[in-house]
Amino acid sequence: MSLCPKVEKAMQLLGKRWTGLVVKQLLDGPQRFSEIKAGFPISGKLLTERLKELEDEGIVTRKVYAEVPVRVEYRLTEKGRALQAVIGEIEHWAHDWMEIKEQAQLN
Amino acid sequence: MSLCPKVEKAMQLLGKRWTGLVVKQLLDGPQRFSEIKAGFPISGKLLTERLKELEDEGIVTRKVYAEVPVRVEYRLTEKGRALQAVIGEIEHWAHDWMEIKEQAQLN
DNA sequence: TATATTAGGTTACGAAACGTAACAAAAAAC
DNA sequence: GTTTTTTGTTACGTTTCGTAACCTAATATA
Repeated sequence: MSLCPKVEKAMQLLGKRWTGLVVKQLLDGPQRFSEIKAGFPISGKLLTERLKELEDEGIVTRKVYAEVPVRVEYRLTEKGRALQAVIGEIEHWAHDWMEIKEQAQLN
Repeated sequence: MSLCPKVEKAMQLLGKRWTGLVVKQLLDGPQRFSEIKAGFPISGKLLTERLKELEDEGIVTRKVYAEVPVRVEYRLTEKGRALQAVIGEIEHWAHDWMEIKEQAQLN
């Protein structure tokens, strides 16, 4: 049985650096560029690129407020919010199975 | 609220090219190197690398059969099988929301 | 007029990840 | 000794990524 192209495309999208975290961050509600950026150590260049990809996929919408200085808000579409189930399962699995090495292990 | 390190690590792992597909493939049962490789267009070099990372994380085990020629079988651990829920949700979301552009669009 | 301020990018450039293709190991068959 | 087969490994060129400098636009300040 060969791999479903929809699934392959989804894997290809989520299998990109930072994409999952950007979506997870936006699940907490609409946020501006600088707020997303503050959530984890992504570079501005890559965040721009990832948001553009997510916008092209119909997962995120971009809204510009012509204030001074400009404010740009990103929010999930219905398609984007549907990813909550995926992110939720990743969090669930991580809490059950992931181990983190402490920065100062004794003995 | 800051990002849970376990979740961040999980995202970092699954947010690598091919990792999700390798796990998905192994959910169908133990498979040898060449079988996994045939499932999608990953290079041998990267498949070696990804399998080593998954082994280091305790998600996959590697078993060598000293036959001629050698046979190497990879299988998911309990931690790896627990990713079934994540992969399942990705497949679910993909079927509900992903659009695939046809190779020859009429109009 | 000129300069400063600020968010959200964009660009140039070096570093890391990736893809391709040639090669290596090992053991048995010929 | 040569061939065959699977599972890698290495060399090398391409793409992606990270860092830091720069740009834009509107307003405030000097």
